[in-house]
Amino acid sequence: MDINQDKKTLLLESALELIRDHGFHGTPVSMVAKHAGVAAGTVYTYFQSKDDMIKELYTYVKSQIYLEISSKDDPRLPFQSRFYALWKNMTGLYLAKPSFQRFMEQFISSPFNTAELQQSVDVWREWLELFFQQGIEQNVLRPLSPKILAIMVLGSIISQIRYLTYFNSKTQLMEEELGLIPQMVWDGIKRQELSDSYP
Amino acid sequence: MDINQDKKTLLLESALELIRDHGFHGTPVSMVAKHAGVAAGTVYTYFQSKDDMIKELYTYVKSQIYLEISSKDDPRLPFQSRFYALWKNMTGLYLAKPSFQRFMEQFISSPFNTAELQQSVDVWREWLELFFQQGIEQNVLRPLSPKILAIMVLGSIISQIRYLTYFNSKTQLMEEELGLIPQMVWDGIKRQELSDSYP
Amino acid sequence: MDINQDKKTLLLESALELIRDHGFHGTPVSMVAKHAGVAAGTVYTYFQSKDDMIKELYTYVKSQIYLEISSKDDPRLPFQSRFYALWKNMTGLYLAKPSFQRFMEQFISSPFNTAELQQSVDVWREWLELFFQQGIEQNVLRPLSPKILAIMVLGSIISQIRYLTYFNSKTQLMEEELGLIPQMVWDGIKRQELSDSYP
Amino acid sequence: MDINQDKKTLLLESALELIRDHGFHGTPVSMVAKHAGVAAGTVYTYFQSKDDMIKELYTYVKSQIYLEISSKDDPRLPFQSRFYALWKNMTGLYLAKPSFQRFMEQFISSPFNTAELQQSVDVWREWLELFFQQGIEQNVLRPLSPKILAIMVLGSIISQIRYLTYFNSKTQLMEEELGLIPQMVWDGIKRQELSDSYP
DNA sequence: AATGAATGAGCTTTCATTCAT
DNA sequence: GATGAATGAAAGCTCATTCAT
Repeated sequence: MDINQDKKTLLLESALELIRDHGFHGTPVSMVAKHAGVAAGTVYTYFQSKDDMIKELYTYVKSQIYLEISSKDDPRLPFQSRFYALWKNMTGLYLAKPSFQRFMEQFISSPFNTAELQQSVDVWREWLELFFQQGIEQNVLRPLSPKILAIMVLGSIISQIRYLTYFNSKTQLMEEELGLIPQMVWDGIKRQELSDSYP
Repeated sequence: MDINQDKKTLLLESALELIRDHGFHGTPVSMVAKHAGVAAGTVYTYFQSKDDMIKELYTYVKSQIYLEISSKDDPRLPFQSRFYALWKNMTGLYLAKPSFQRFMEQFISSPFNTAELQQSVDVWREWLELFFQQGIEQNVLRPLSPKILAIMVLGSIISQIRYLTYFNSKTQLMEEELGLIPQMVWDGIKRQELSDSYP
Repeated sequence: MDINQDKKTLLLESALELIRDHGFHGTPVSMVAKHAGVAAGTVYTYFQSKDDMIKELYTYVKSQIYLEISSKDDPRLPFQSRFYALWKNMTGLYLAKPSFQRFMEQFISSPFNTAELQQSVDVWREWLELFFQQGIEQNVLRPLSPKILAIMVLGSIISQIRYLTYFNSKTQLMEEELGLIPQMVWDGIKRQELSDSYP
Repeated sequence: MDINQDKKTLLLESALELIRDHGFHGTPVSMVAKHAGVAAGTVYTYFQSKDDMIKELYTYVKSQIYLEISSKDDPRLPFQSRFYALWKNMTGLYLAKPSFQRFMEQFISSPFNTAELQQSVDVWREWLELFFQQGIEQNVLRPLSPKILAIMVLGSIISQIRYLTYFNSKTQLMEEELGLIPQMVWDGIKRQELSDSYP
């Protein structure tokens, strides 16, 4: 059972690495098997189909993100500190594991990602909404739906990562500017008088 | 020439619709041809290969977005009004043309999207950076790189659209909340004293 | 009629050049048309089909060879001189027009070349057999079937050409040896006591 | 390993038979597979591509010829006997395996046959050149390049086979004449006073 | 006669999946 | 459980040929 879990994880990690470089459709099952050092047929001992493997990959990556981020959060700290820590940990994780980011982006924009899936229960999303819920309850964040706050913040983190990925080489000078992004986002979501709204 | 352009556009639009529903790899060339009412071989009169068609699709969609958005911008208005108009027009365009959004998301997260492509010249990106440049020059926006501002704002718009796409049915109650998102983003990017930074 | 003939010849020559480099199946009709400066459809004004064009090419090349070689033969000379002249003119022609040789070789070894075709009437072959017939009648050649003599001699010429084509660069030293080949062939076919036959 | 070799050989033999009748381009991979009793995809387990299969076919046929002919040569016999045996064995092999001859002719006159390939190492060609080298060293053959002798002799054998293939039906009377061809060739290559050369 | 866009049959090739060993 | 050769549906693409202009 333990060994089996190890082999399954090995396959998932192999798939992740290959998908990072070649995309879903540039990554045949046989390539995943070879990279993991097993025979092609063996993949079907652990997954019902390639599609099934990709769906499990989604679950796997999300749970890895959840474990990594939630374990580093200290609820006893002031919320603003927790927010900056979340930002730092998320960007750190994605930069350390580009395969996570590449996979998630591809998955989300693929036909695998259905409305049902998005609305299904999900520990990571629940944790994240609870996180923002706490910010609201502590009167630190604007009293909006935590779901919306979560999406806005995660979206901004992805944008920053994407930027670093594509322009990294050219833009070391701007690194300090990039450090301002979480502050901008924080300024957007923190409790405050809303600016002159636009009718 | 005119007819040819029409047929090429017809093929592009057909591809866009089908890719929205089935993804790049769920959309064979034959399906695009059938949907456009031509023979499979005809596609190759207008595109060198399927990959070439997808790259042209990217150019096509970007130029459509550019035309739509830039034509609706009035530089004589105060910048904040222009910002809200941009937001409204972008979300309106993406909601009216879901195929545009689905395609762009898939393209960006696919292996088609290379670093070189991201760094190449692009009217739409240039227009967008000039837009934010003007906000900075008018002392309305924070003095950051317009590139970064553009990415943050576009990323947030995409996040909002994604949210609407997946949760729309359940969440009519939140619509007013969604209307607050551009205000949050505006609060994040407008010139102001930065909040207590986090060391 | 004259202009038409010119265009047909132009197409034939274009086809020949392209087939030399790319082979029958590497030479689409559209490529021939483009090379000749006409539209693809125009080819079908002059030929019923691509296969038909290839068959006409065979006739065309053979008649060109026939015209070239027969016009340079002087029946008043001693036969041995005529033989060496034939050899020289054939090798000269093939080296000057590699497209002729490449085409003929390909045609002969292709499914186009049927037994019927080989046995059909053919001015070039008839001229050639008459040539060797005269050698026999003049008691200079062995009294064999002129058909067989023709095939032996032509086959040897082809062999020599092939050798020059593939080993030319390396083998300038051997050129004088190559000059001995027609003498060897002459020694083989000239009237003489046959060597000790092998039972 | 043994089974795999068997199946590969089965595919090669199937391809050979079909190419004999239909030519390279009249023989789809699917036809080869069907003839061998396997699925189309299976061909790609043994060959990287159709082109690759054709190149392997060339190697295969040449090695078969080499094995057949070299095994039947007895170097202890007088050279003239060995020469006539070579002739007889070659014509016998080609007549017994017309697919060998058809394939080799097509291959040689196709774009597959490059100058590099012709100049590459090749056991069969080396054996053949050594064969003629021995004739020279035994003072039986003219002191020419063995390469040239090999080409001349092989070319003549091919010519004879071609003749038999196309005129066989009509020409039983000539069979005795055909038997004279190797004697003519022998007379051409054997050591002797060259005939009156032609300036 | 000439054009060249359109056609679609037919090809090569890939790859998810199966199953005898 | 593991293997990997075999499968065959399905894809991308080519190109001989047609036909409205």
